[in-house]
Amino acid sequence: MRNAEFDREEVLRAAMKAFMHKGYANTSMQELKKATGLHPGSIYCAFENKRGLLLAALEQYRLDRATEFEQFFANSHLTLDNLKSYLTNVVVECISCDSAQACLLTKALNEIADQDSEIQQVISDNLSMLQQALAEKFEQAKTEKSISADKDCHHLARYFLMGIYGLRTFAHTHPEAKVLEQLAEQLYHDVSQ
Amino acid sequence: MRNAEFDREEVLRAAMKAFMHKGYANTSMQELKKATGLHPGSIYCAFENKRGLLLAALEQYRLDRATEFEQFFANSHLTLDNLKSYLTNVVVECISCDSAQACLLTKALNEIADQDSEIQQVISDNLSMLQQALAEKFEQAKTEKSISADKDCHHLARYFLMGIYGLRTFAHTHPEAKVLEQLAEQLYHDVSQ
DNA sequence: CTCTATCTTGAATGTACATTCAAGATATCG
DNA sequence: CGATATCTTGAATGTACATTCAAGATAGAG
Repeated sequence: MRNAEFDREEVLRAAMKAFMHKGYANTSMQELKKATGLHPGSIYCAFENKRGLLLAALEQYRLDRATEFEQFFANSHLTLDNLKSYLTNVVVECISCDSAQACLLTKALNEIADQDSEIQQVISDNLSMLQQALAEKFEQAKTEKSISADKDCHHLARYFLMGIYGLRTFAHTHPEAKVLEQLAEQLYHDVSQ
Repeated sequence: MRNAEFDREEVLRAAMKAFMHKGYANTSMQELKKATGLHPGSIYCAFENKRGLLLAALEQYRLDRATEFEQFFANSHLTLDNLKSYLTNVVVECISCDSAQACLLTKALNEIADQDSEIQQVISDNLSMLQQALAEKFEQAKTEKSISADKDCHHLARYFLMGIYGLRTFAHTHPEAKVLEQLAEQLYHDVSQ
């Protein structure tokens, strides 16, 4: 007879941001309360507990990233050029040093990986979907003759993703635009032949 | 008039292992007590506090890794071949899925990066040293004519390191030998021309 | 062998945390 | 407009934690 007053997506994006900034264990419920504007009771009512909030945030992250990803290809450019734009965007995010632009998946993967197999699985599935989406784009680039026919698109996708993981980690120690752009340039080169 | 009874290096290696397994925040003093065999009082006496123990463990990690690194080149093989062996060893570590073989630096970097600038600096310095060491090996490979003279060895070192970061993250979601070996193979190829 | 400086021990401390819950508020329905 | 189901609030709870400290143990000096 009464609907929740908060916007679930907004709350989850706020939680995401908090988790990306300080990690899971280091983000207290008090901080989540401040970030989301929800009182503890409401969080527990809506998401069961802190872990449930993380799981919900991970799912929202997946949805948001999938939408963002597709937008890079919603034009008439060559798919390979769009892949390059996607990579450039990763570099821009890295340069910004804004923790809100970090990758929740790799952050959570590093922190919780070996301790919670359900979360591990959710993250792995998430990343597999991105890898699959990338493979499809490489496949399309192949049909557009941008890359040679004898390439293994799944391998290219894996290598590309590996490079993105590496870039993000590298950026933590050297957030210098020039260096990151050069690395991304080589990655793009190695993936497009 | 009395010396400490414990072996500092052993204690630090035990602490390393614990931190690599569960991260910094999630490793309680009780677990550190069990891992190191030291009672809280001794830990506080020797390292000031938990954070001091992490800093000491990071330094020991650097020393151990530097020694290990040089051993890969303490032979008469071509330097480029030794670089390949080093990379192969990273893959073996990834495949083992043993958290004790993970990289304390990237783990800590991901967890504490934006929250403790001193630790951030220590880790960045650590990784810069590895990058510098790699650059020197590429330089040597150049003098051995294994790679072409027009290559930028510092760039190669950065790219190689980026790939290693990426491999380690990738392995968290796909610890399959074949895939990781293929990725390493391509990385080696891209770095050696 | 004695003395003392230093190390070891582990229970005690206070703090910060995730979680609970009962009282209060309010939207919706009849 | 009244009834009620649902949501919101935030203080209270118990737990787990990092850290402290005083008592006990012991190595080495004289």
